Amino acid sequence: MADPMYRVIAEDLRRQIESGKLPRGSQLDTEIELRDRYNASRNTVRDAIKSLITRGLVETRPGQGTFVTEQIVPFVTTLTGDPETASGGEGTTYTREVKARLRQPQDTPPRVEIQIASDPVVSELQLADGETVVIRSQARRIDGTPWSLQASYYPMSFVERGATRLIQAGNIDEGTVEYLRASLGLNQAAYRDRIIVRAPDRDETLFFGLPEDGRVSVIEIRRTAFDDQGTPTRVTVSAYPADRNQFALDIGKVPAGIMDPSSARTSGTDSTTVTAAPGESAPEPGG
Amino acid sequence: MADPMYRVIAEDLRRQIESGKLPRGSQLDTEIELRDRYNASRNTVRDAIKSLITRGLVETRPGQGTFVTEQIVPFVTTLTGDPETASGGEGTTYTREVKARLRQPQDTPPRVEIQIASDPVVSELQLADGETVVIRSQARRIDGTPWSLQASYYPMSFVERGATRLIQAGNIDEGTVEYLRASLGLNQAAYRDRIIVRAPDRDETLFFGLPEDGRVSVIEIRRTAFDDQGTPTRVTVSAYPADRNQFALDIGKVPAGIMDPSSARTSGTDSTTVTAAPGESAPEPGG
DNA sequence: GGGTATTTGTCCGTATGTATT
DNA sequence: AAATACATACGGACAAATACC
Repeated sequence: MADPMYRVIAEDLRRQIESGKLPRGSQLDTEIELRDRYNASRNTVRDAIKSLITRGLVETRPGQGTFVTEQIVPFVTTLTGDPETASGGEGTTYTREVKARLRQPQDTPPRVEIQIASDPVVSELQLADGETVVIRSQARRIDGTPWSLQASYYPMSFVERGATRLIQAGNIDEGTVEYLRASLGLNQAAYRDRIIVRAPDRDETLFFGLPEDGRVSVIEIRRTAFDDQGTPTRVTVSAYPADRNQFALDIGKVPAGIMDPSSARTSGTDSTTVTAAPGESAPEPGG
Repeated sequence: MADPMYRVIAEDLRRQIESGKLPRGSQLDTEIELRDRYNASRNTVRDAIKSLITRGLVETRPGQGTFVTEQIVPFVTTLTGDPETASGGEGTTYTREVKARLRQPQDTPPRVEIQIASDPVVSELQLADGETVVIRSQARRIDGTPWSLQASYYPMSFVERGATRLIQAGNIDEGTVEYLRASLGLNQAAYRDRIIVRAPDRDETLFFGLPEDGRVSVIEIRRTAFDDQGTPTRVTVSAYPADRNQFALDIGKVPAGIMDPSSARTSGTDSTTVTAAPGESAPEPGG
């Protein structure tokens, strides 16, 4: 009897879901019915449901009911090829890969903003105080599902030195990495990724359709790219909802055939591997 | 007026915390006092506090009160050096690095279990049905703070072929990667990491001291190591609480001097960089 | 060690708002 | 417009953990 009631209820429902008694996509009893069934109060039932939401097992839809989440096939983003690929900067691979999995990538054309470099995000660009940055942001979906929000920061000096297309809204078809090489002779020689898990902000909650109370985390990947002089050229911040994304990392010669059977817990990744950089790639004009 | 009351309260408290009006480590007013201050009910105040917990801003201690979380200095684990390091398999670097930051690593000596390979985790080891695996698990702390839980899976055949120390509980001082090379001639030539964010299970909640309702996620890193034949030799699963861990990834020649000023959001990482593999390394006999 | 006050955790019942059908 | 179902909010009660005397 040590366990509180809401957890007992949550465990019972979890077992029913995992045993298949409550199939994916099916509707749970209403909170009122569950209250009667478990002889608990509606609030207690709701606490149980909240914990199931946290675990990604159910979702609630106001006015409709509570539903077992559809089998989520997480998108797996591979953060590495090898350094070659990174410096080769072939950002478009991601779009190709997504399509190869019979999934339809859709990206909003980048929005462009110009800001004074005060944001601590861009301190990594090593700009002097008061310098300006170009911010190119876009939202990505796969098969209509919101997948990531991304913003890339470039020094405004790039534009002044000739990379004028950076401040044009819309896609740069060959990819910004390639464009910066062609226009400024900048080679992306290396990058550093930082992986952080945090609660979503309001924009993210809205775009990804996450629960309001921040229960589902987002994974933030912050990529700082360097040219062959070791000078930082770009910071890209991407946010991915944790309930439908995974990441992979290959070091050394990893055998290719491994079709990741993947995690028990996350329920059988079908593995939409995306060999892409979160660096701003060159998405084809989104669907 | 669109915002619900609990979020208004949460926002107000958040501002007070981030402005420094409520310093790190300080105690908030009790729920009763907050209820009076905001003219709300205690439950509504509690909802606000829950959302602050999710964002890592406060923690509650039963019988004591609600406290602004101490500045968390996230541990930053670097998932790569280059392939060389990986195959060199110098797992002990992690302990050295932690110490270099004036932090005290403490690891429990590995516990050893032997199981039938049914767990889907080990399907990646490509074992036949019914084969057995050796599981070596340990818990890690830094400066007394629970840092990670780790379990490594090896085929039992390694033991039969001569790597008998695998089934001895306790540390393998030179590291298991080195030990397997010395005893079996196995070179760790590559590995693949899988990064997954999920809610903690009961054990993790307990060990890491996370809130009971799974509000704070754990980051699971699942490393499959391969020898130079491309055969999987090990699967290591590590769980890190997301509120005090970050990960880094260096691809190409990343300039060394960059002392990651890091994220605005996560509040000034002092960056305890750990160049270690989550692969079972050779921790010195824990404190 | 024991007892008491304080504070958070769990649970209840109810009322009203809002989204969906 | 009406019914249904989840979301928010209230107020009260008792349990459990902690601190202090």
